[in-house]
Amino acid sequence: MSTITRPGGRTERTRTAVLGAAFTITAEVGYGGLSIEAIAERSGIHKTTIYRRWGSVDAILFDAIVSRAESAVLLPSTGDARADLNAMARSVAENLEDPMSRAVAAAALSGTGDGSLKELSDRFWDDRIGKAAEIVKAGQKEGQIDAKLDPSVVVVEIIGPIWFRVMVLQVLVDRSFIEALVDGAIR
Amino acid sequence: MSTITRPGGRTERTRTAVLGAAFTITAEVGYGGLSIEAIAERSGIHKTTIYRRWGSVDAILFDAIVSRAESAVLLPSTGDARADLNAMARSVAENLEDPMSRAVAAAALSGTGDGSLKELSDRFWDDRIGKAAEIVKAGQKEGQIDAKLDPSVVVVEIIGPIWFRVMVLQVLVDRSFIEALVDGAIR
DNA sequence: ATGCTAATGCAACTAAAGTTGTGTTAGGGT
DNA sequence: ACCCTAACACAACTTTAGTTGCATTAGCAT
Repeated sequence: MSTITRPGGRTERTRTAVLGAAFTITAEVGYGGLSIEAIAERSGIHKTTIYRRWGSVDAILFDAIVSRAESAVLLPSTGDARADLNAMARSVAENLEDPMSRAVAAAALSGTGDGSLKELSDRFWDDRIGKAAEIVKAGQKEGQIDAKLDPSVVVVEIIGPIWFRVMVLQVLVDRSFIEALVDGAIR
Repeated sequence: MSTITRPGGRTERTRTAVLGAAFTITAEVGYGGLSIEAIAERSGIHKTTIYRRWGSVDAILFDAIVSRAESAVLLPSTGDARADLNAMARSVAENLEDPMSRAVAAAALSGTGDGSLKELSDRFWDDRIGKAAEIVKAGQKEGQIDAKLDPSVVVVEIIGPIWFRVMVLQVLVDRSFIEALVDGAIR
């Protein structure tokens, strides 16, 4: 995956087909229903090819996520920390509705820690929490948020409950819940 | 499972052996590494028996959890809401370190919702959040907590970040983090 | 255009998961 | 003590997942 010697048309087409099929199937039956054979059938790509290029379902998920990494959540910074955090929280909730995000999360939780997936997960959250913490720091600089609070703890106080509600309790989050979270986190 | 016509010695012994093996294997390799064949080998119970009585790994997990349901978290009520919530939060964190809890959570997240597991998960959380909310309500009655706050939201504001840190970020929670959560949740 | 070979397709194989039919063991009632 | 049968063990089977050797296709360089 790291050294693509021939990134021409066909190689890219099979990649697109496989990742697309993985996405579709995940949306339909979830991580538990994902299998390489199913992806092969859906994508029209022979299973041998998939086994040789990726080797496992988790590796496909890894690739799929990395390929969509550029479309990450954009963190606003209007100067109003409370509004920015609310917008950030909403984008987190929306992103969690993405079946692929769910699948990757489930994969990370299911495995013994395949290693690469754990690493991906770590980097993803480091990045996202770090960026969100910048909003908190800006708010502290402006005096909108208590300077004694740990920025990353504030972020987890917002993201954690959203994650918990959507993924564990499996109920949708409404606007008022998010606002309550933000208010509680910044006191 | 519902109508046990002969709950005598042998039946109970195989049940204990199977659930015990399931627990041990889960602790070692996690949910992803669980298979009925492995459980059969470890427990010494023939795989045919397991397939006939349970039918799937998820059903075994279901049974294992139900059989330990009585050893649930005990919710303290000393009258000091803050202290009680802190104790509750710590027990949640400790419980999450239980590999079986992780496995059930992963199973619930992995599947399309096998139905029975989703139901188990729902009942489990309804019960736990409901009991924890009682602590909050008591605190509100005593004037220790703002009466305008939604008790179940307060509970999720405490449990959610703990869950998120342990399960997603996969880092341990320390005492100060828990205290910060409780303080934030009850303002 | 032509040749080289990475990438894919195909079929046959091994391994593991899951199922079914039949005989055996041991609760629990009489 | 005896019998009945639920629960279990065993073996053979079917199905699905994963692997390997070889033929074919199609990027890409010359």
